[in-house]
Amino acid sequence: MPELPEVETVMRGLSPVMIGQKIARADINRGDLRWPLPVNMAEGLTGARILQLRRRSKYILADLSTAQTLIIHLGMSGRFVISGVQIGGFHHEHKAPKAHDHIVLHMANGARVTFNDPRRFGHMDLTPTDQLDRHPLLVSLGPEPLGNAFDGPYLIARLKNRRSPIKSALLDQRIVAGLGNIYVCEVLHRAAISPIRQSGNISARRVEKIVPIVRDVLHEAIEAGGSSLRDFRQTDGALGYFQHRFRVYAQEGQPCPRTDCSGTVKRIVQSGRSSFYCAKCQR
DNA sequence: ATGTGTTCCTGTCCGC
DNA sequence: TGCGGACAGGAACACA
Repeated sequence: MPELPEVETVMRGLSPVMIGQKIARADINRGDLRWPLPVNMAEGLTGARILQLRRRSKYILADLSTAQTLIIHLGMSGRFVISGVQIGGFHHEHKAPKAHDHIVLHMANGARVTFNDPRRFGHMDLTPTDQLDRHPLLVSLGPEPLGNAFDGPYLIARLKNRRSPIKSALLDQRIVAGLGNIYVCEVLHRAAISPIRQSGNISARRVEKIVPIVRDVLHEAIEAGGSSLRDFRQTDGALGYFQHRFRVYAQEGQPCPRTDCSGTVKRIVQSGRSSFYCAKCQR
């Protein structure tokens, strides 16, 4: 489900009820997510205070007072729901447990943070904060697309001599960390680059242009609260609305939104995943 | 070393 | 209405 903008949105939603708060109790209803959760996770969370929430790529990181960090990945269908607290003047009541409520964090202030994940591609792990960078899930991640390390020269160097399609390269979390299928499609349309172009064949000039486009698309999507397709919700249940701004993603058969283009958005499959693009203006 | 295909799992939607 | 198949925001893993 979630790419960087959705994860950022979820993290921002969790922040007011979690940062500075103590976890009074953690209920693990199902420990077999993508991998088995650490057997001592409930004990590791109970009594810990959350010092800070951060995002790295599509991971939410919760630094705890116990010198450990809770690593959270939402997978495709992972979702957090907050209850028992005032949000924006509206009180969110505790609700009856729903199917796939795998983890429930009971905060000391009475708030409840529920992790629901039907497909169970999500995951959590607990690791010492000072060893976080060496964690297997994080160690190979490329730079943050909104950070300074992601710039023209970097991307040019990483795409040079690559034979994979540009679509796959931008989805590769080792090259840049946080993009997913939606935003790569959107970026390539704005950059007027075909998803099937070989990465190493694109001129440095054009590769350089990708960088600010990535930043723009991500900033716009974060500002819109992410994209709600099917089941993505913010932590208070609100929908994101960037999906209304999609130019090509899930727009198969629609006219190309570029004003000076008369093409039609089409869908192809690359590495088993849909790519949406306009074959007329994306070259 | 790189590149691609498979796999994990559940839910929804579409055509017959 | 029911049933089968395609497809879904991710990414580790196995294998050419």
